[in-house]
Amino acid sequence: MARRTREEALETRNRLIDAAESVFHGKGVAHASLEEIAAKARVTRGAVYWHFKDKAELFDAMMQRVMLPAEDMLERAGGAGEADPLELLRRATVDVLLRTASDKRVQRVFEIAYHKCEYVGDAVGVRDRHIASQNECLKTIEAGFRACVRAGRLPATVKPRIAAIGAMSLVSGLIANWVLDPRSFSLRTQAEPLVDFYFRGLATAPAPRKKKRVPKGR
Amino acid sequence: MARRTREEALETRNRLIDAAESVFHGKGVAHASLEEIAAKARVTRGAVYWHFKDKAELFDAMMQRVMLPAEDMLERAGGAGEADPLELLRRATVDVLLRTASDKRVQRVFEIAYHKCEYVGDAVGVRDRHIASQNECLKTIEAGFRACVRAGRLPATVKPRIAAIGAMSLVSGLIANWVLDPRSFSLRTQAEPLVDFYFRGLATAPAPRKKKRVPKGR
DNA sequence: ATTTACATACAAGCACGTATGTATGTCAAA
DNA sequence: TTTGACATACATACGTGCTTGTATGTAAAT
Repeated sequence: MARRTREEALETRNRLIDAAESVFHGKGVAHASLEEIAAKARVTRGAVYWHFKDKAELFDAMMQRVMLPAEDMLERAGGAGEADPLELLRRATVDVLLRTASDKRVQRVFEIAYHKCEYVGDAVGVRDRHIASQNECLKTIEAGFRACVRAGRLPATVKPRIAAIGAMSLVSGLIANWVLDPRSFSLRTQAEPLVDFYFRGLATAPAPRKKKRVPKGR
Repeated sequence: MARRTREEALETRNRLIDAAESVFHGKGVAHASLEEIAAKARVTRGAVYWHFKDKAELFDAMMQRVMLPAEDMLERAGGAGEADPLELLRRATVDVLLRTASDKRVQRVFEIAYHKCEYVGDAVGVRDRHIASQNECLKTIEAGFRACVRAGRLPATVKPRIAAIGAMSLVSGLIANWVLDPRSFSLRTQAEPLVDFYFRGLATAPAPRKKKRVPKGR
């Protein structure tokens, strides 16, 4: 077939990513053939190899398309520095979950990333990028918690790093479990209470650390 | 080669599972060849197909070998019904994490299950079993929380189902993130504080829901 | 004698990467 | 404005390795 204009090429690229999403979701990344992806995008493998070096790069492009907005969300949450920093963080955390609950594309990509993809071999670059972007994200959250401690909004005994790791793990765990079986609970309505459990626990951490506090009457 | 005695056969079977663990960990489940697994167990593919129907069944056997002890732990935690039910649950939750932190085999298998395996296609049975066993586990935790509410150990506003989902998500999220990069934090020393954040949040949930409780001095 | 616990041999099918073809956009020079 | 050269955006074709499942062989255990 003939050569396409630049914007047509971009559209082809997007169709390829769409198709990849679909096929990855259906067969898993490893068992997805570039042939099937190309066919679903109404092109041949030639187009795939033109736009992407290999399957890993295609996967990367798919991830970036949905992850960039999420990372921006967090960045902005850290940036707007006037309001209550704890409420800011809490809000951003809940928002990530709510976005997942409402956006079908985000759901599919998370399902692929968490349950239909092997971070190994030629995808080791993908894994490293995953770790890196996660560390980035973690740093942001950690900075947020650190600000909370400084502002006296959290007890000084709360270690920002650990608190951030817990928050991220809770969120990723919730997402992973929910996309595995969305009927198991309503992410939309329960996201906030669930996040609140954790954040409330942070706020009520034992202050001096000398005597063990038993929260209420025992 | 000659036929082996029954116990020798069992040993062969175990060696195959060991080898599968190793190769799955190295190449991911999808890209692991039965040939390599067999070779690592010092047998041929014939032995693999004798002991297991296919790769999925081998994977299943590997999972069961490490998961059964964990499920027992939870069951027993629910059974010993005299002590404080909340502390019981908290303890069991922490223990799952500590066991992960200390047992290399558990770590490897979790890493495979979370990051090196695609739950699709022929492994769909595996996925269903995963969901089922997780639901089982969830039911146990939920029952525990329900007992806590009945015992007045948790506010009545805490929905046992949701609380259980959060606990499981936090635990699986922590494990998934930790095995991805064990140097990112010490699971051994931070498991308890992290779990406590969540459990303390449960205990301090707003009781009547009318006025917001701030547990202690602020 | 029969079953067990494997080894060996065989056939077949992807799926991948690369090499090459090709018609059309693009853009500078005339 | 037209033209010609080059780059672009794919399609097609080819070779090849790797893995899988099954069928069959076989020697020892039972």
